[in-house]
Amino acid sequence: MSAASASQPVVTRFAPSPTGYLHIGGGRTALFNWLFARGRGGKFLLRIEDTDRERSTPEATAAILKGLTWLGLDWDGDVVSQFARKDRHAEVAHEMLARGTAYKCFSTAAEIEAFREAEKARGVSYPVFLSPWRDADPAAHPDGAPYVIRMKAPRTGETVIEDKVQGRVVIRNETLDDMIVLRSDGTPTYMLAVVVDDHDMGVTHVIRGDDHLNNAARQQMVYDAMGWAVPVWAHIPLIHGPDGKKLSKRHGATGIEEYQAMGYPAAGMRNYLTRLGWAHGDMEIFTSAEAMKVFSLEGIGRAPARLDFKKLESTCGHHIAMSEDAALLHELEGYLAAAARPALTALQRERLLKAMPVLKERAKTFPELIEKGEFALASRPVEPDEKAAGALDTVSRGILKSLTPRLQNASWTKETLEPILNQIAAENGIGFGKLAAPLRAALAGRSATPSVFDMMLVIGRDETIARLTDAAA
RNA sequence: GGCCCGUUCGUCUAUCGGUUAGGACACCAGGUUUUCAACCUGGGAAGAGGGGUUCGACUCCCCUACGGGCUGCCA
Repeated sequence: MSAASASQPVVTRFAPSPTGYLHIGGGRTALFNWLFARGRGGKFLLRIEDTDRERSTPEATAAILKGLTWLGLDWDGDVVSQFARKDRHAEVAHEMLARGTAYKCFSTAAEIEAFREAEKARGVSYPVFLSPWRDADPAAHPDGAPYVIRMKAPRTGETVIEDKVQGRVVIRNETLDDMIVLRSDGTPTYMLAVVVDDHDMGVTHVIRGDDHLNNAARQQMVYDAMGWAVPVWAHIPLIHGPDGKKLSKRHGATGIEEYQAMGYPAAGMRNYLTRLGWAHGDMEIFTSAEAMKVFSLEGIGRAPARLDFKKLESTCGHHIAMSEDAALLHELEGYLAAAARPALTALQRERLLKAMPVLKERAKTFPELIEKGEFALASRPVEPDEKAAGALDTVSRGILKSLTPRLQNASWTKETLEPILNQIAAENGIGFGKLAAPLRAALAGRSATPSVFDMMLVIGRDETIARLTDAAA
């Protein structure tokens, strides 16, 4: 029965409509499809549902591809345009006509609207339009009049969706009307196009938002009408905003690319999104490769999940710490571009890379990493921010001044530097913390920085002495 | 309105009839400390409500409440 017999390779797809950027919910749907297929040696396909010519734009398609690429979700083969396949859709509609599982309906939109109004006036709240043409003799068809092709859906009985996430869902057929599969202008509707495309593309598992759960019943009728194998259904819950309401603009970021611009690393984003609505025991922090090994449709929850930026940040912090220095620097540069911030100079890149081991342990996002890494980015004279300036009082400046000669000939390692600084602190009758504050201010112009030794090691002796001298002046 | 889906700590979730209902994020207290981050220890925190079924329900069934989705010649 099912298209996905055990031995058959898995084929999943992500099928967004190009009417805007890649939504965070769509990103997660794509991620689940990707994880499922990749974890099983299957294929992950991408199809753009652009049959709505009014609302589809090439810019949106580009934005979606860009979003997926940033998230690190690679697809197999070429991107399929649903619109480009319209002839095949029409062909199937006519085949349904030939098989007697569909019929030409000459009712006009105005007539249908009038019917609905009349029914509502009568108190019928859910008017199911029954076309008078369903069983009409073709001889009675008006000549040359425009018509749509409607599916001849079963009037009685029920359609059962065996959903991997939602379980067994039963829909009474009498609540479903004869949906239109081909519009009067000859273009296919979504309901027909998805089924034909999924079938032709060999999709074995349809993993999508649960806003499609009801649609699945109608689509299954098309599979049945064509005698095609029904794919495995998995309707995943939508993502909600922190307030539990449907995610919308007022919740802030809804587009994937905004997350890149906010400085979240893609690996952390993937981890967080994977755990949003899916779980495998106590597994919290993991790579995508690890997730693929254990990802299953059974692990997906049935309730909508809320976005929690605190947890997103925490997860991202782990991934930044786990990343390799060079890769992290590369991704950070991508963030800089996405956030329209100035690119790094060669010197900044060099120093940042050197500082990365200590920086990545204390940052959850790229902006935070940059803030902590200001000492590596800054050039002389270092401009202290308000807090740092406060640490550079007259007394402190004097101490910094007395420090520079002692640094002149010291070997540049933490082992030698540490006793020197401790000694200076002792000589001035202050704790090391009191000395570290002005040092941080002089070296980084900030009050929150990596260890003073780490900073000195990264920028080197000459730059250290120069910055101390600047600050002491 | 009708149909469909959902409901475990504030949040993400584990549990697949028998647990002191576990973990993570967040929060609070303490510790470590060179600021920040991290880290360590401890703490508070949950089965929407009501009926059943059962020796025993978070788990199975029904009702209610609340939330969401669908109800287009949109996808």
